[in-house]
Amino acid sequence: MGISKIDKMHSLSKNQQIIFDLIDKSSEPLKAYTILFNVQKKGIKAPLQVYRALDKLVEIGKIHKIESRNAFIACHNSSCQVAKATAFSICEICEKVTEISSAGLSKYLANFKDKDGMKYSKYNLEFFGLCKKCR
Amino acid sequence: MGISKIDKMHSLSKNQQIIFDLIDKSSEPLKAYTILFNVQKKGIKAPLQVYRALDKLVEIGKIHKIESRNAFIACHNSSCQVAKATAFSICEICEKVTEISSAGLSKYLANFKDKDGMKYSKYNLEFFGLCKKCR
DNA sequence: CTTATAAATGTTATATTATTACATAGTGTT
DNA sequence: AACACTATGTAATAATATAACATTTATAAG
Repeated sequence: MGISKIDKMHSLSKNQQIIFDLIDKSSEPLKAYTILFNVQKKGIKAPLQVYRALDKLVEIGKIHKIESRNAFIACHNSSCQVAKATAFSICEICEKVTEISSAGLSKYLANFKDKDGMKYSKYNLEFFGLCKKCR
Repeated sequence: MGISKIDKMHSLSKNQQIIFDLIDKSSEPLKAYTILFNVQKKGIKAPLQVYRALDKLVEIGKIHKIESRNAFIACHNSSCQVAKATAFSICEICEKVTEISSAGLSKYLANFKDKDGMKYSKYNLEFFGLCKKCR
């Protein structure tokens, strides 16, 4: 059988895998230097090693950056493997972040045209409010 | 006559006014330290003075932060005086940023409910693509 | 298999963005 | 005047991110 092309494209290097695993098993968004602390025992010693892996993981859609928090979460939405259409809800008290997957929302935004009739290739949407627990 | 309550609420202090004026007359989003350089001749010497003014200006909706760029632009949308519903288009080549004011979009997002039926009090949306000139 | 190329890594230094802590001054209200 | 609130000034430092350069590993083509 072997590795199909599509799997290969998304196969991760050593550092990428270490950092992805950490983010993926985290219940909250992780910041770059938090990640750095947690992977130092695995031999990743410098910020740049972390940022490079993060950049790549974002590029291939395995993780997303929460821009308002400078933090990263794993993608849990099979439809955004290419990081070009992202939406999140953020609790302003406990800082819980959830990726929103709404077919209606993504369709609406992907097709949105501005006044000049211009469409966009990418978007990021962050909603803020209070999560269930904090209400 | 005098100053009405609503005007007063939005009246700016000295530093806030200096910094708002700079951002307002800029054709592009300004970063905090760019602002700092440009207001040093007016006596604002420290980063914190800039950040405090920026915080306040964002809070009262006179400016918005472009989260993906860590930069600030003046609000040109009379409907978002309280910074709680913002949408921008960002050119990935020339970095031109435009505030989007679309009644349809803001209505859609303000009324958006997630899977749990939860509504949000605030959102920020950033679209990416190529502007007219760069296409 | 070897050569060429691209992708990833390692390392040091530094740039950029933002906040903490503490002291002082102004503004509006009662 | 006394009070509360907002804004300012200043120094130090924390947190986030990139530049520059050397080396190694993976991939694909000949």
